[in-house]
Amino acid sequence: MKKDKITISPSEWEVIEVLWEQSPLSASEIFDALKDQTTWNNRTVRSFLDRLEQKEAVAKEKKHGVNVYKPLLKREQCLRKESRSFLERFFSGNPVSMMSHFIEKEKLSSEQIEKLQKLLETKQKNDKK
Amino acid sequence: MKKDKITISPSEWEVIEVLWEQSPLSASEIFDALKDQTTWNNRTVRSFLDRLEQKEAVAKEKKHGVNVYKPLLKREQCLRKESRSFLERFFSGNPVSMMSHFIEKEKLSSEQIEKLQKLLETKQKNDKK
DNA sequence: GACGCAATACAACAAATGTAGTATTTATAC
DNA sequence: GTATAAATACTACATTTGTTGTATTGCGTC
Repeated sequence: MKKDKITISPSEWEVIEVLWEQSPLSASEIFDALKDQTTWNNRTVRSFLDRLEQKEAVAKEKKHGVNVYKPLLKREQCLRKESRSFLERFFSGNPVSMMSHFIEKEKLSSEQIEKLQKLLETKQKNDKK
Repeated sequence: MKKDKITISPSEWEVIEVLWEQSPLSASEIFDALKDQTTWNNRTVRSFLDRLEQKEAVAKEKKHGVNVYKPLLKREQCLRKESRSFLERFFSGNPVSMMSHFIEKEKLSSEQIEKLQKLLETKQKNDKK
C-alpha cells in the first residue's frame, strides 16, 4: 500500500500511538498500556494490530518467542495528514479561520495565550529572514 | 435520537454544509451545489439526505410539490463537537499544543500572523475584565 | 513428556459509510 | 390526456470499523 493511501481509523490510532511512544512492544504490553483508556478486550487490540500490519503501518517480528510490533509510519507525518484533512473538511483548508475558531471558543489561560503569542512572534521573525 | 449522539459522516457533512449556507433547498438544488466539489451521483446525494433525515439532522417538507430540506442542527454546535473530538484524538484535548502544531507546520503570511496576534490580544483583554 | 496457560492464527458479525440501482409516482410539455 | 422527464421511495451491496469468538500452537512447570 502506498503510504499516502493508508488510512488509520480512530481505534487503530490509539494503538499505534502506544508504539510511537515506545517500541517495540508485544501485543500484551500494548494491551496493558491501553487498559486505562479503553475497555477493549485483548483480542480487540490484537485485531487492530493485525489491521495496522495489513496496512503496513506497523511491522511484526518474532523476538524471543513472541511477536513484537514497531511502527513503520512516522507520527509526525500521520499527524500532519490528519490535521490537513481536518482543516480541509471543516475550515476549507484555511488555518487562520481554524485557529480563530479555537481562540474564540476555547478557554485559554493568560500563560497559554502568551505562549501562543511568543510562537507567533518567533514565526514572524524567522519568516522575515 | 439525542442531539449529542448524532454522528455526521464526512460525506454527510458536505451535504448539510450546503444547507447551512442556504436553506431550504430541494435535493436537486443541493446536488447542483455539490457538482463542482464532488463526483456524486444524484442518488448518492439523496442517500446522504435520507440518512441525515433519519438521524434527524435535517428535516424534509413538501413545498409546491417537491421536498425541500433544512438543517435541524446548528453548524456552530456540530463544528464545536468535531473540533473537540479532533482535539481529543490528536492532541489529548490540549488546544495550545494543537495550535502550536499548526503555527509551526503551516505557512502563514505576515498578515495572517498579525491577525492571530490581534485575536489573542483581544482575548487576553476580555478575559481580564 | 503431559498439562495448563499464553500467544497466535483464523473467522465471524453487526453497524456505519460510500455508492448507487430499480420501481413507482408526479409534474410538464406538447 | 399521453409521453417524457424528474422526483421519490425502496432496496442493494461492497468496504471499513468496532468488537469478539474459536481453534491451534508453543512454552514453562511439574
